[in-house]
Amino acid sequence: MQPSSRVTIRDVAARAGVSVATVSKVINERYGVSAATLARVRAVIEELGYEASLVAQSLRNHRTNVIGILVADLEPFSTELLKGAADAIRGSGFELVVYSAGGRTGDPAGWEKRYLSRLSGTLVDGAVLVTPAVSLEAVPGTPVVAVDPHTGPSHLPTIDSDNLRGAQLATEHLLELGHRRIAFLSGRPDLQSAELRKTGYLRALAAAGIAPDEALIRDGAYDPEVSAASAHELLTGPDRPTAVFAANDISAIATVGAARELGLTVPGDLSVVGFDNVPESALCSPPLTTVDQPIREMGHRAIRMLIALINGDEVGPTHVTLDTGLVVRHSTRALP
Amino acid sequence: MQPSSRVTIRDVAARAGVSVATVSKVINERYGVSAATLARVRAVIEELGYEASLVAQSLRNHRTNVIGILVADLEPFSTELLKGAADAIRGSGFELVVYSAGGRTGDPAGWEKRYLSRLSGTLVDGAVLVTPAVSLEAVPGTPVVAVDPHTGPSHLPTIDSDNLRGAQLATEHLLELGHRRIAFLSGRPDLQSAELRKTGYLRALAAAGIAPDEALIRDGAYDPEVSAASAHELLTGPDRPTAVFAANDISAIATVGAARELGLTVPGDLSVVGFDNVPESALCSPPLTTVDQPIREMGHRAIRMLIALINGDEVGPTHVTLDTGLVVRHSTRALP
DNA sequence: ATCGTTGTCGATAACGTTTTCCATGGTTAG
DNA sequence: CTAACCATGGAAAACGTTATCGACAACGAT
Repeated sequence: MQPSSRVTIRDVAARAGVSVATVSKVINERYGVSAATLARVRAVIEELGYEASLVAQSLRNHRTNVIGILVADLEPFSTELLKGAADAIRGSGFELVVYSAGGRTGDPAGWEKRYLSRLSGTLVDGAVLVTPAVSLEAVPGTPVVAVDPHTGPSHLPTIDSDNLRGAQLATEHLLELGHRRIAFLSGRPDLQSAELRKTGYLRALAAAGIAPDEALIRDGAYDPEVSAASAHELLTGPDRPTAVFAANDISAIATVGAARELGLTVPGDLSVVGFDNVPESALCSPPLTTVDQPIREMGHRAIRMLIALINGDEVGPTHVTLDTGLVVRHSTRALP
Repeated sequence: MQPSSRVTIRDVAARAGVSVATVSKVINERYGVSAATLARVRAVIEELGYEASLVAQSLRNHRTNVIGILVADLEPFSTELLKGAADAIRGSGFELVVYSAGGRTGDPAGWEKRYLSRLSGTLVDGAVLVTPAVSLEAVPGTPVVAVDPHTGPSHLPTIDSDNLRGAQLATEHLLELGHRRIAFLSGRPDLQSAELRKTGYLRALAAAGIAPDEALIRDGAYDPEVSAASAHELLTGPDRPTAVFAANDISAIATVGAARELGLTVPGDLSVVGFDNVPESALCSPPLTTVDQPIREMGHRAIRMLIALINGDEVGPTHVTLDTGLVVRHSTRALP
């Protein structure tokens, strides 16, 4: 605690017999210090184990070298994204503070804005917003990049993936396997990406000349319980579907569970395809056929773009959409 | 950027016709300001949307209200722990910066110390160390709590769980099912918790009057590849085991994979039990019988203890060991 | 009237940096 | 021999807070 408080730049200066200005110069490798003093100051820094106060530097430089990542909750998607972000941040000279709202949906979606205004310019230099709800304007002076924002590419720099094509791929896969009664478990209606997945589903159906059946489109809400309930209805209703395309892997896994409870086997009695390709989808039973979204890469890109923005570097396109692709595993099978 | 820089305490003071000192008092609810001025200053703060600079406060108060969590890598265990930590941090007035070393094992285990000394007292007020390697002494003035440290409860405040008993439970379960040739896939030899799991295994065996067979004890290293290789050897060797107890879930899942590749079914031909009860263990196929370790709770406790330490509050016992318990799912079966 | 008291408020010195600008001495060119 | 220059170093002002302490008015009590 109080043994020696903390060694400051002044201590170094005194010990080396120079001014603090000079010490600062050697730390920041500024011009105007002779080789001799440079070496001497360096030695003293080493000797005293001096570390510059990041706080004082931040105050002076108006820059904290901390970036924030805001997620609503630490579910598999944001967890994967976080891994990519953590990876990208390493060695960048920035630190990463993660803020998880804890899945409180009761909050009127304004928490992102509040968090941002409280911390921007004072604790973080910029932030990555994961599936941000409101179309919040950028806090002036604080760069922000959005990952898969609710309302689609707003004016904010955005990273997302090709949800439309992914959903088409998934549906086409099912069609090629001979399925005709293909149900859809939707995502959250407020998320644009979720709507695109639905659109992709409908388009693929239309392209195959199949009229959509409203009875086969149910709510999944990206939530295991809601999805399980919907799947249950779907599978106990009249003329049940032979396949389900769920708007994300969590819903798909819940669907498999519901089917199993009803004594149906996957893929024997029901084919299921998910979306996201979170690690869980490969582990679950049966391993899920799903649409791969390069989540880690998205986290990586988001951080890189944000850093470029912060540094005022040239950033390329301000809205990048990554490719999606189909991953066929063992939850789908051709209709006999 | 430069539209209006940032509204500072001085702006508020000027607008309200008071001194900065007074504004500071109302912000911090200090004594010595009349009801009238209090209201007026509050109104101005609201009007200007003033937010105090956390950086300046930190510099002045020698306190950043940020705590760090250091993990070697974001694998399932630390991810779960992070969820618990994020949960505990919410509403505490602290922010959480996570630092992931990225699994570089090439680093001579000193990264924790370096990170800590660089950031302590300057960016973080304290840190949670997850499975820290070296028995690093606390950086003076920076509280630290360790979760499942390598060398066991050092002088650092520590949170862990009852690894010994958990391993005994798991082994006894296998014994009760009639298994006699029970293999063990060890964890990392440098981790005390891993050694305890081995000890638990050996003790349970001894209690049942079974002499341990060195040929049945292999390296798992908490790594999927190493584990798969060891499992392969184990299962193709002479007189193969009828059950495997793996030191963690990742190894167990890898073992199941290896068995499947050899045409063996789990639990039909081989029973497998894991350790940790990470979410993946419930999803995988078949759902894993495993030892539950309350990982989220551990994260929660670690944060709470750290905050108490930082605040100088009374902290209870400085080393808490949480209970472990057996979770029987579908990867184990009685020997015919 | 005088003297504490109490209740408000403000000047000011920190906190630990970085940067700008000036002073100094030595060196070179004219 | 002087003028101009360069290389090096330091003084001091910021950055936005908070805490200490003194000033000053109003007020009740002597």
